[in-house]
Amino acid sequence: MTDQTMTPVTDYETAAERCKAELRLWLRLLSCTNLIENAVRARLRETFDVTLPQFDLMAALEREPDGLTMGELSRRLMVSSGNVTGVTERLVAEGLVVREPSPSDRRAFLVKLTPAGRRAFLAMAMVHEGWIADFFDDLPGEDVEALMALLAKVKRAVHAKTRNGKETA
Amino acid sequence: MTDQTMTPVTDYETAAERCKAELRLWLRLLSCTNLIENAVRARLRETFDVTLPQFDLMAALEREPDGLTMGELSRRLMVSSGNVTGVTERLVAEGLVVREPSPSDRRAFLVKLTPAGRRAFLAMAMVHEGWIADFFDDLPGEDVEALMALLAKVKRAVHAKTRNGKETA
DNA sequence: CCGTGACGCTTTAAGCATAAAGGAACGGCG
DNA sequence: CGCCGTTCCTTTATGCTTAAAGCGTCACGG
Repeated sequence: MTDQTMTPVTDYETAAERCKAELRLWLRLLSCTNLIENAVRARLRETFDVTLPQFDLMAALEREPDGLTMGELSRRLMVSSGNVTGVTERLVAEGLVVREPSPSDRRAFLVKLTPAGRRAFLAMAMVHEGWIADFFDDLPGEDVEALMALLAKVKRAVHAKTRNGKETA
Repeated sequence: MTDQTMTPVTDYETAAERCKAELRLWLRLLSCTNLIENAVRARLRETFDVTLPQFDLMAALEREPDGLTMGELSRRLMVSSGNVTGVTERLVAEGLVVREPSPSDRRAFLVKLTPAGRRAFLAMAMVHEGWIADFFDDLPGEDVEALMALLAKVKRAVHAKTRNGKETA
């Protein structure tokens, strides 16, 4: 980075400091997320007797009236495909989603919200949105924007790193 | 809050917009965290054959040579106490931690790293720190600082909200 | 046609996570 | 001392999560 020398590490102290700062940033990011996630999980259970993964799956479906395949759900929710199988199973048992064979691919299934599922989700989503808004309400609007922008950078950087980590494509 | 009028909501449109913006912020925060967390989890497994919760528990112990009680671990890791029982059990089986009765409270246990556990953790922590640093390396130092400050605000706000949500203390 | 490899999904085993119930010990109060 | 509420921890039942193995299907190249 410095154009004076090619020495790989010229300033141990600041490099080490930056390393620690990045670690602290990660821990803080994690603790913020866990704090909110745990609160949301508890409230969803208390208020609607639904789990967070089930809510997330329904949220993914709500924007896709044509349904989503198990694999697509797995990618969007960032969980394994074996996981989607189980969560979907329970939602089918509750009558909130249906799983019908894909017309174009006999391997795949299309998962869709049932009318009851959609109705239930919309009611939950409205309250859920209020919870989230409440959490961030003390934050000035400019901070919200700043966080959005910074997190977009983080997301892009991490995406690049994890892609490179596995395959150089 | 406004001293002019007591009207609860005066500007529906901007309020709704802000609500949506806050929801998007939460989803982005969640996806950033999941992205990093999943990558770290996979690398810990591949490289050291250890799970993330086990790593986290050891990390909490490393800074406390005198050991921590199960309850204190539960609070610091933000997981249920029943959970700590299981994770600790597995670490004891691996010989990485010990669980000895507390001298001052016969109900409590003190969990400590064994020398082997401490050695193993320090080796992992060094590599782990490198991973995290790598994820954030493309981010300018000022962005790291900005994120730290903003997330501190978020953490404090959410803490206040969740405390108030359960008990007005 | 028929392989062959990739993809979509499920199943399994193991571990993580919670809530709720219960046992054991603590601390106070009468 | 005996009681009572609290705290610390474990246990149970249920559900989430992953990695890995396996089955069926697809698409392509012989």
